[in-house]
Amino acid sequence: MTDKLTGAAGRQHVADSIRHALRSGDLVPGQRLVENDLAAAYGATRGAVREALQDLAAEEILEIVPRRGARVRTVSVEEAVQITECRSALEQLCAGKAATLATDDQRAELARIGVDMRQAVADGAWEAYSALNQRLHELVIEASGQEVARRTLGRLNGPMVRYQFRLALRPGRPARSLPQHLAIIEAVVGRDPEAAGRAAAAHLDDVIEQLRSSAAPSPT
Amino acid sequence: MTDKLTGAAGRQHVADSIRHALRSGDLVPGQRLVENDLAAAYGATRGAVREALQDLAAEEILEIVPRRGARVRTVSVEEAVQITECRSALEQLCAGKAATLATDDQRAELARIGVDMRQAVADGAWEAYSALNQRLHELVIEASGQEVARRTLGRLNGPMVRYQFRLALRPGRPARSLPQHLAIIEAVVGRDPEAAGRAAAAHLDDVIEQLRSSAAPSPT
DNA sequence: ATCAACAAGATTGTTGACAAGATGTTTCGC
DNA sequence: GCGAAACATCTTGTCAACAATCTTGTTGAT
Repeated sequence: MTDKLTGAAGRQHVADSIRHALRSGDLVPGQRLVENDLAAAYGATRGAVREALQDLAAEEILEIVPRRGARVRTVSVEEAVQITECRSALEQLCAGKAATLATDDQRAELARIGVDMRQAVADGAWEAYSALNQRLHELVIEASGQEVARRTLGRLNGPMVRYQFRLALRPGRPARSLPQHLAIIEAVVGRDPEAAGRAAAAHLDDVIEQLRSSAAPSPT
Repeated sequence: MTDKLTGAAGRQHVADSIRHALRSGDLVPGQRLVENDLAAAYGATRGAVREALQDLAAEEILEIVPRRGARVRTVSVEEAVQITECRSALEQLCAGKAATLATDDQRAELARIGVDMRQAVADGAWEAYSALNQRLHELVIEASGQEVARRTLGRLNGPMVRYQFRLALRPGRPARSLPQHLAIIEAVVGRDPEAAGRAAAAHLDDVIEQLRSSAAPSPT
């Protein structure tokens, strides 16, 4: 076995491991995280675990209450809606800028993603569609050159993993979001900032609607 | 002398003290922060100082490089522009929601702020105008009920203190921003979400223009 | 059976000392 | 005098033990 991870390395490792555990459902909201257990599980020192927990709390993924440890934060539907409203505002900005600033390579990749998305929906390849979806959003943000927005959106997405999961596997969801995604691509590739912003906003407004109609946040 | 501050209390105190020192110019960008000095200066333990530095680094106010300590981060004009673009997107959202959701009390306070602002500009009372400006933005965000946007905007403002300072005392700036502020107030009080969003965006677009025309970020 | 008080164990918070690395200074060869 | 190596000093990072607090389980009285 390798030595115990310490400092920056351990900190990063533990934080990533917890994020991953969250995504894969190994950790559920409300669950308590004990420093010693995490240290043993991930082969890090308690100090490293402590710093990692602070980082995750700053991202609002965890909630740490003094003397009582860290818990996985639960995100209400209302908060998920607010997060998505903010994402909408920022992605609208990015889409508009991307329409003006994207390089030819980026426009080409966007077009390719559009083609692949159509195919994925036709084939019922849900995981592939989800990956393309994520890449699309990333690419639009990257093409906008808005580094601050990129970081901010990254922060906002942290606590949302749970909902992304729930929404993605709603029946008929891909068929519904496909035209919205294609509209974003078309506007950005076609150098129409106004339309790009509108398309991005329309897409996320639809996500908000879906969130609102999803009754309870968690059946567990 | 009281005892050394430790844990959450010291952490908060040190972070606030550093923020204040930044605003008042006691700390300049690029300046190195030594943990022991801070601990002595603010009467806290080194542990508390350490945690405070982590917090400020998470807010992107400081930059901490391993084994070499923490420095005050310098914000380029380009980054300041990007931050303001993000603020624009989010405040647009908040202004629109505030126009619909503000309580009568909040609308009354907004109207009062408008009156006071006119007066302050007429009197040349710059500090008063600056305080009203800040209160106006706070109030719009509060009235929108968008807690996530509120936190996010707070984060974005962190690294901007320096530029707010530089912009506020440009000659003729208040006279220029006054009508923009009044337009926001009028739209929110008059329950016109569209106009409120447009007014907020227009105001911040003007701030961006001012930022761009402000040549070098720092004469030091 | 219910509840309060208490004790035992578990968990987080804090401290002080030391290790590791960076920075600045002196000294030495040329 | 100039540059480079050796040295001294300062600063941050790490750790292990201890202290403070919370949680859980038990007991005993009503």
